[in-house]
Amino acid sequence: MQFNNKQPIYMQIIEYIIIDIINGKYIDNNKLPSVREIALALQVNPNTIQKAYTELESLDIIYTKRNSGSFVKDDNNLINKLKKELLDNKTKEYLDYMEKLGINKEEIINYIKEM
Amino acid sequence: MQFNNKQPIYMQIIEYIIIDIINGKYIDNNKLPSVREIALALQVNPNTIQKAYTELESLDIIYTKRNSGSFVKDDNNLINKLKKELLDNKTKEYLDYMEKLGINKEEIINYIKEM
Amino acid sequence: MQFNNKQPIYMQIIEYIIIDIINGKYIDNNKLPSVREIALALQVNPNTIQKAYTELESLDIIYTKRNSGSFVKDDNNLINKLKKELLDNKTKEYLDYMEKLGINKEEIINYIKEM
Amino acid sequence: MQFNNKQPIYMQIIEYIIIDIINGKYIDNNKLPSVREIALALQVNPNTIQKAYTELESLDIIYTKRNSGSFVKDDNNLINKLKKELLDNKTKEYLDYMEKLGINKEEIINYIKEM
DNA sequence: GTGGTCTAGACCACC
DNA sequence: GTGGTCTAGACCACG
Repeated sequence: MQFNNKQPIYMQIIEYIIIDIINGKYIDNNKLPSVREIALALQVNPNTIQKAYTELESLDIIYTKRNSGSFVKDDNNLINKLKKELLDNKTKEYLDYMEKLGINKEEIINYIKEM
Repeated sequence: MQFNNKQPIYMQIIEYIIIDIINGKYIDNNKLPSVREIALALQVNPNTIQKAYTELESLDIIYTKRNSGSFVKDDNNLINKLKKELLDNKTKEYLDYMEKLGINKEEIINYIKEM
Repeated sequence: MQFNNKQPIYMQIIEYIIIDIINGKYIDNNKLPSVREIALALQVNPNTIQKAYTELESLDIIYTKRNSGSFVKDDNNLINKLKKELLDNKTKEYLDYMEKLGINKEEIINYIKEM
Repeated sequence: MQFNNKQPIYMQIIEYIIIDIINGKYIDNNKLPSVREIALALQVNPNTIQKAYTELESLDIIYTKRNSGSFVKDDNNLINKLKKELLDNKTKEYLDYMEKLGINKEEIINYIKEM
């Protein structure tokens, strides 16, 4: 995985994990890789992963069972909720920006179609 | 103006000025406010504004005349160029993200239409 | 039973058992459930229950007869002692905290009455 | 300041700061000591303070101005809100525990009066 | 082996 | 000088 410098690594990892969750990567038993495992895989310090996990826990997306690992919340709608939330936020953000540029919805749609 | 903590203030100011340029705010004589003026208005350290101006200069968007202030470049296509560039970048970024979420172009367009 | 993450599970189990003792749950023949039994009931690793029992033993609250199980100590005053101890500790802790908040005894009493 | 081993240091620092806020210690300009300053004063690693500050920020009690320090939220009722919240929580927790011990409100009030 | 905490020390952008 | 991030490495309780 490549990290950019514009965002802290732990933030990029958070996004990365959320997208994995949405794409059903941990759907088996909901278990996420251990802190150390993922740290090794991504070649970052375990503390950085820890921070990402802690953040994901406070976002109510995963939970941690003491000494047995971290798990995706067992909420059937979680994936849909996350997806909807991201879709909403990112689209809103995008449209707001376009509005500031004085570009209206029709123009945007045409532009997207052409891409 | 509200600044968020996730991006350096000077970057946020650059965006803010570019948008003002696109929206024709400085179209009269192309003159931008002085560093002090804008620093006072935005309640920001003058150094921060200075940095934004310097950056804008190196982006070839404004230029500075000694003892008389800073001006938007007198380039007829500048506004269009800037607009196109932002439109391109933001749209690409947005579509890339949607793709990662597994949302295709059709769905996006429908979603935008409905908003 | 729900466990929180802020305290070791075995500590939570100790409290849980002590409260059961105080409430006379094991008053018949003083016999506690077997380690396996309780482990199954609480969905916890037997080692964890074992640790709780060991701790309770060293607190002189229960004792273990080889090959026949664990029993609450046959001390008439035990329940009262335990109750008194918990009452004292918890109350002291509570009042100390309130003092730090600048809330005096009168205010506390009024507040409790109103609840 | 003395730390106990039953709770992480950063948690104890959080409590400590909240109590200081309630007691009006930072009432002048709302400014908290810098991370390094407090780390030196309490003889702990700056990262530990950082963690406490980050947590307090996500609890919406303080906010951070980039490169100029951390401040108590400028909310007139904050102190009262915090005080009320702690009073409520701690009292509820205390009474719940007493109930589990089979001690009723009257008994508690008498006990508190006598202390 | 697991997560949680802490230290020490470093570097950075920012103001 | 400020907060923010990251690394490296360590120790711990827990299960």
